[in-house]
Amino acid sequence: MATIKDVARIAGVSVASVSRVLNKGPKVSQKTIDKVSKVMKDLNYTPDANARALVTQKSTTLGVVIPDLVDPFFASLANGVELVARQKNMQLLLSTGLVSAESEMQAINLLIERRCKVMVVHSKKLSDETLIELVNKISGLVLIDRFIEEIAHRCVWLDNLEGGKIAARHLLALNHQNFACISSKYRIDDPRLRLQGFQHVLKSAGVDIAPELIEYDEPTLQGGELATQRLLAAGKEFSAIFVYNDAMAIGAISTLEDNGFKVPYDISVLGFDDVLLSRYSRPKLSTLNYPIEQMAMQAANIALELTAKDSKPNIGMSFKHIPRLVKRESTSFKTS
Amino acid sequence: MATIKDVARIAGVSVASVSRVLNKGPKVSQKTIDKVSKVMKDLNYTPDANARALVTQKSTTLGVVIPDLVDPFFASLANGVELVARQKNMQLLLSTGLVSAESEMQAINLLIERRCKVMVVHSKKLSDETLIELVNKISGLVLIDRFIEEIAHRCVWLDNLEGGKIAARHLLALNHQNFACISSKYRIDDPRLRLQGFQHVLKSAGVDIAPELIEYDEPTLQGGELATQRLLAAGKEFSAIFVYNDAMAIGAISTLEDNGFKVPYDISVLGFDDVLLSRYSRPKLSTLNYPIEQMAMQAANIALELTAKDSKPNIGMSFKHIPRLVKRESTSFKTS
DNA sequence: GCCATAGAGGTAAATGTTTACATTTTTATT
DNA sequence: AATAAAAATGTAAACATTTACCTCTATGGC
Repeated sequence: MATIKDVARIAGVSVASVSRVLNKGPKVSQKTIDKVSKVMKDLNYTPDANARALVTQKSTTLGVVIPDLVDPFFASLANGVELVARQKNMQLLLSTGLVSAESEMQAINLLIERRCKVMVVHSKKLSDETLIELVNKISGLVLIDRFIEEIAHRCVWLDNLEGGKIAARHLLALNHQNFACISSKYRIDDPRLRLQGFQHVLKSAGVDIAPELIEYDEPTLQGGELATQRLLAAGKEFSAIFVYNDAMAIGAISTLEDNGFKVPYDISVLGFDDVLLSRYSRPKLSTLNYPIEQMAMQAANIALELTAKDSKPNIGMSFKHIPRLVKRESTSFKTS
Repeated sequence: MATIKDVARIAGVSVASVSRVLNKGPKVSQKTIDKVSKVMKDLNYTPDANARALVTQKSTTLGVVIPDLVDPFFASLANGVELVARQKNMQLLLSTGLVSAESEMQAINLLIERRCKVMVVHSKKLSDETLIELVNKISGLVLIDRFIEEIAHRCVWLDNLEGGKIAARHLLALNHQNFACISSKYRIDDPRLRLQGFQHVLKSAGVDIAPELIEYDEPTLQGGELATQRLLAAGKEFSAIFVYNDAMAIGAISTLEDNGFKVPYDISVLGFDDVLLSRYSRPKLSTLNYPIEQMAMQAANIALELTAKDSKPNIGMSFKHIPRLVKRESTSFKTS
């Protein structure tokens, strides 16, 4: 592979000159530019990004840490970061495979080894303390989908509690009185807060949910189906279900229809996330929009700003997002 | 950031020794290992991957070139590559944003600048000649979803023609006689070959499709809806539709049901790709499985092998995949 | 006790760039 | 024509590593 020295030698100039034309630096004559450009093309010269990164101590890499790419939610996240990466002429370096605190840490370390300065991290397993330490050590690290009070200005997150409240208000406004809930069996903040917000508003309205009408399962299509079967087996009446996410909601609808219930005429179903799926389901799913792509773009931009030299510390700022109700076909006014 | 020199100085050894413990090289005493390891931990030392790559002339990066990440199909592709990357302790470098031949070329160039030796490239816009040239220049480049005779041993592809044939045989076996087709309006090989294979088998069976029962549109949900509306407007009878992809197929089902047709009782609909969506739709979509994740893994492994020093040239090999029929609920026997 | 040998560790060159600084060339001013 | 200023170019150090080669020390066989 041709190096800058080869180009310099053949063009009959110094490496400095070549470097200058490469970087469109100042003080190069048009004659040199032409001469060097030609040789570069002839030799098929491509500058070595590693050497560049080494000497300039800058990185053109934007790191993303997510569990995987198959989940469309995380794919959208990555896509949001990639969008700003492209805009800034940087590249995406992806670290995935997060199953434990150790693997999350390892994913971040990989980025550090690459001297990646800007990173958007989705971590559910690392502890608050570890994350705080990390954020203080790495100036361009921004957390997404997580809120830690002490480093609030470095967190881009969704208000799940408020999401639950919005869901409850929507269903109450549709005249529903008897509710069921399907939540995720995993003990992380998201399902807990969504349910908490939901129940809080219900309680204020004088309604509450029978414990046997709250079911937990895997946050997948199957999980939704199974949870709904148990809900129906409980034998208690309900006219609306608030479901943890869209995949489970679609599973729920499937089971309900198989059992002779029409959605939304007999039972309303409300999802969460607004993934692509929800627009393709029949009936089209009413859900709460989780603007993950925009959030990812914001996170990437914040991370980028933090690493800019004249960055003002944005302490005190908050990057909370509120989910937006998307009324489609799976929820309707209770008439009977 | 602490460097290897800092570690050496503080541990009271030479940089060579530090490097040796870092790389678990030979000729280091346990005493030195312990001493150096402690200092590394104390200083929070992380080796610089750029410097390493520079001096060793090796890369631990696996490059992927795809149009975007939002499309679940490409996300699966990326995920397949990422799976083997993790297995080999390498990282994913993603280049996206392919809208033109130039941007595809640029994406590949970015990987070359990083001295990425192993790459899986999905290109639809670059010409055969350019790709052949590229493949010959970069020993670790493998093409996915594209077949070019001259470099067949570097192509991992799906037999779209055969896919169309399988679709036709399936629908014929279900006793259908009157067919409609919905294809993509984009003039690339995939839709053309699928349709060609489909028509070929039909013709052999003595059936053919009226020209007004072949519609073209955007390969999306909306495209499928619009195409189906035009199909119905044509006024000709048909009992089965072969659709270019799953998104369009789901759009087609949606329009059919809105017009009072029951799928599959009145009309069977067969999709292509077997994306996540197809399992979530109602009725569940019958489709042809495109094993993109496995194909991506194979492509990555081939690319990896090509760059191994003792690699035998695999000229003469072929990496063709045949789509597999996945019979779900949207196709059924024609009774009436 | 001598010498060959192996094991441990050090020295310094090399990797491909950028860039501060020094030097040379060109241009403008008088 | 001389000189100052500006522009163009070159020189060499620096970036963080790896590794071939060299030196030193300890060990053991005789």
